[in-house]
Amino acid sequence: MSQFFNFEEEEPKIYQLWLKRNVGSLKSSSKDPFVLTMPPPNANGELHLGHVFGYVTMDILGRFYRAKGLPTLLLPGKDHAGIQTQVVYEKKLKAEGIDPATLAREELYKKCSEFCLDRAGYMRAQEQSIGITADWDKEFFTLDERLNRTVYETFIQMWNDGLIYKGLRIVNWSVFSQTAISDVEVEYQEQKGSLWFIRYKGVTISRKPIKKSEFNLQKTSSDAMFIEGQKLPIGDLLEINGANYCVFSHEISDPLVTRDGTVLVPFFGFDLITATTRPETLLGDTALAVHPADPRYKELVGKKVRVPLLGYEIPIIATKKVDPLFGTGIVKVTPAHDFLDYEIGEEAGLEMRQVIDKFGKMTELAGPYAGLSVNEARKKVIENLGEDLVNTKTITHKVPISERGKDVIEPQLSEQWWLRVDKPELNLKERALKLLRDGKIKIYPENFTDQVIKWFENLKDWNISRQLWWGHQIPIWTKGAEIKASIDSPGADWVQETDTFDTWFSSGQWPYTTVSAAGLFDLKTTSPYFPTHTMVMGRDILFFWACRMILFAAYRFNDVPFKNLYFHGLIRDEKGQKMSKSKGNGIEPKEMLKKYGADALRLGMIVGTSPGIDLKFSAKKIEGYSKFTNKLWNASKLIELKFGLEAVKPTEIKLESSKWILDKTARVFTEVSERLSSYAIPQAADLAYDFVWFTYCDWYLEMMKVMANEPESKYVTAVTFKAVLLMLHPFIPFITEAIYLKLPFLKDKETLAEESWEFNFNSDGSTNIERVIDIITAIRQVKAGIGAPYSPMNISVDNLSIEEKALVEGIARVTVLDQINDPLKKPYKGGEVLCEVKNKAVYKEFLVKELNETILRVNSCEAKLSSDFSKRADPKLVEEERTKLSQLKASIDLLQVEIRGIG
RNA sequence: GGGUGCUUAGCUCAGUUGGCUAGAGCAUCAGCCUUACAAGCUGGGGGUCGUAGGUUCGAGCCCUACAGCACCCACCA
Repeated sequence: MSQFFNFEEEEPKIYQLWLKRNVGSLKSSSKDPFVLTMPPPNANGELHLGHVFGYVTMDILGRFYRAKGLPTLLLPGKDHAGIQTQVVYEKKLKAEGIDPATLAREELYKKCSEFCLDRAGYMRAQEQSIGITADWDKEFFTLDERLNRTVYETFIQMWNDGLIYKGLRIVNWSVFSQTAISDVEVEYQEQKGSLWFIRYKGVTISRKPIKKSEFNLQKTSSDAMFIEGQKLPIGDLLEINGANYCVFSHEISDPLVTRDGTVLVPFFGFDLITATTRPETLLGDTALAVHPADPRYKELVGKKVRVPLLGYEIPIIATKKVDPLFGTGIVKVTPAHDFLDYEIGEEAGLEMRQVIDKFGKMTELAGPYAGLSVNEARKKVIENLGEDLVNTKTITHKVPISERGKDVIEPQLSEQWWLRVDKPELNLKERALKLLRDGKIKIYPENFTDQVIKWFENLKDWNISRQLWWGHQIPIWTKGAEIKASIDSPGADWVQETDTFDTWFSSGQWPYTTVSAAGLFDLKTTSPYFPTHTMVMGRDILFFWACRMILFAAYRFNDVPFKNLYFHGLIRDEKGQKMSKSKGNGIEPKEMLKKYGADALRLGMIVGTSPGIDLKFSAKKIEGYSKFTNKLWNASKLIELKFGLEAVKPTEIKLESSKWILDKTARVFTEVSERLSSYAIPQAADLAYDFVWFTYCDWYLEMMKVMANEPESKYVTAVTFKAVLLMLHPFIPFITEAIYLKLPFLKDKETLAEESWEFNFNSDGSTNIERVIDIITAIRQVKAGIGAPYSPMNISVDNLSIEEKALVEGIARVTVLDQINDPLKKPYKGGEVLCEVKNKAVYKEFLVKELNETILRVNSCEAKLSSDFSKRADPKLVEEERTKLSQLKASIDLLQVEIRGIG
């Protein structure tokens, strides 16, 4: 047999066997099923490590529950990923020399479908290569005909419930993608930019400042200043050290100002000056706004000013939405191109002056600037402002960027379809919140629950329409002024809305569209398959997806879509940075597979992670775990070598080593089960790893070598090793399966994947093996200390049974005699080992060191016992501490005698 | 501005309800190819558990404050 497991050759064969055995297929049973709808990856690329991270977690759960006898369904799928796929696909077409604009919508759609289908197949193969036991017969695509009906049905139901409306509202507009995108798809990028201070002429503030140069000003965190202890009338203008200030009231500066005293805010002059980072939007201004209590501008509310360059008049209005401490405390209001301004505009009934069109060009309303791009207009406006541009400040600010296209977002008025989330009679927000607050979903890690709740509390109406062709065309039909929601065309003259759904409108329904399309849930009566058992996803799509799924299930069933929600972290490189193609720090799963195999990859992704916490990942880590799979492979070789034949179950377990390993294995097996049940997946893997290597291989298999001729030992090795394979199988399915298949005496089923999760052994747990281990370790220390780890040595220890004697002799490579001459005494916990050492002097310094350490421990032990510890702690602990102390003292006596003896 | 997470060995991280000498992998030092495994084995070195307080017989763990890092949400006119 080969020294190494040939994963490259064997893994695909094993996966084919699982497929043949229908391991991943849902089996019927009376037990409650384990259903997990897998997050569909975007069918426009290939699997990356983030996917692997999630899928491995899901497959571990799936294999575990399947082995426990639950009908298990890991339901796979692929996402059409609306805007992202459209961007990718159009880029691909352009690269092939085809202009997407020349193709008809149907044609594009068809070609794009084929493209996705092709990618989906490729990605499916990748999922299989990492061992995912999904039920492939139930794989769906988010644009799948079998799901679409349910998606449309939901929309139509919402329409009938009055939750859908069309409205001209401000949206995040992506010029590059020519579509609106949702809030969550907007990213902010830090950029250097300018803050321009612009004067609006028309009215002038008539008050005169009082000169006060003797004040000593203290700056606060905001733009406010303090004069401590001074009482000055609010609204007074002061000139201090050459700059103008206005005395501010406390009420409106709260909570920005934290100290008592007179607060001053800078006063920027006697004309109205406002600051902006987007000066071109002044062409669309329809008001200036100030805070109603701002003493600087209170008297001006209701008056009018002229917009620079265009010269039309706009009113000065008051709204609490203005922060008086930012900039000059005056906001230019452009309702058509800014979210806050839109709100102010709606509140005050202002005109919406659209000066930027959907191509990012200035409209006719921009007068002489019409036709220019936003950037050109900005430049020209600045040039033309002349002395009305009173100041320019360089600042770093955050610019909204499209998450998919990476282009700058221009807020824009646009006709869109909206889902109302707070209709009083059917309040989706409240429904979802109630389910969450009632704890209907257990979220891992727990503290994410608050984040989800907060998101729902702040939820606003959702723009569900996109101006794309790749997606579900909204099932709204119009004929003149008539409008209807219907899946199929209501008749010849009806025209369908061209917008498509936001991709999350369909993927948000994933759990029930798929489970119902798989024939497990009729969407009306209750089903054990819905709500699903568990959902696993990366924390980055919490708001995108998890919340949307909760919203939809709340709407359709007033229930949750899943009972458990597990978030895994994101994969980062060794330095903690996001992996990306542009940075070149990404790790390709397929490279790792080729180099280390699926098992090492799986284990490396799981151990040392925590729910919701990002994972710094490196190829080195996988390499480390590939050593473990190799270790296991070699353990199987040893067992195979020592056995060959089937072991017979003995009537009674007699050997101490057998009882010991049976007991240990049973405990660990139970603990691994408990950890998996409570989603402590990394901890389960860690425990299994630790046990297998450091207990099973390092100790038990060494004992087994000594006991190999005992029939009982063969049996015990067989059952415990099978338990080892079982508990490792969810994490490293391939190699455990390969071992199972080659060791006939383990087999009860065709494959390990079909075995049941079971291992029991009842015992009182008492054995002397721990003592044997201590003795062997003590001997090894002596041997290492004298620099002769492999030379034979005579030793003597009290009270060794025949078995124990054999174990000590076999493993420590010594001869145990009843009596030896002039021994070196080495203490171990609870006793001493007599070793026949000719040249003890070499060993002396080791003994001295040990003595010193032991003295320190005795001191701390005594200190502990003489404190209140002995009175207040658990008596059992105190007793243990006393035992420890007496053992340590015995060791000290021994060591001192020995050291003196050596001289 | 609001929130969350992290800070433990040179590096990457475990450490489940407070309780044996705080662990692992990688790296490092010494020795060993001992017939399952050198991708290994044996033995060792290396840590004031971010800082400062507090609760407790006892704190890496609980509480308070602070610092640094990372991320999320909102705002940035």
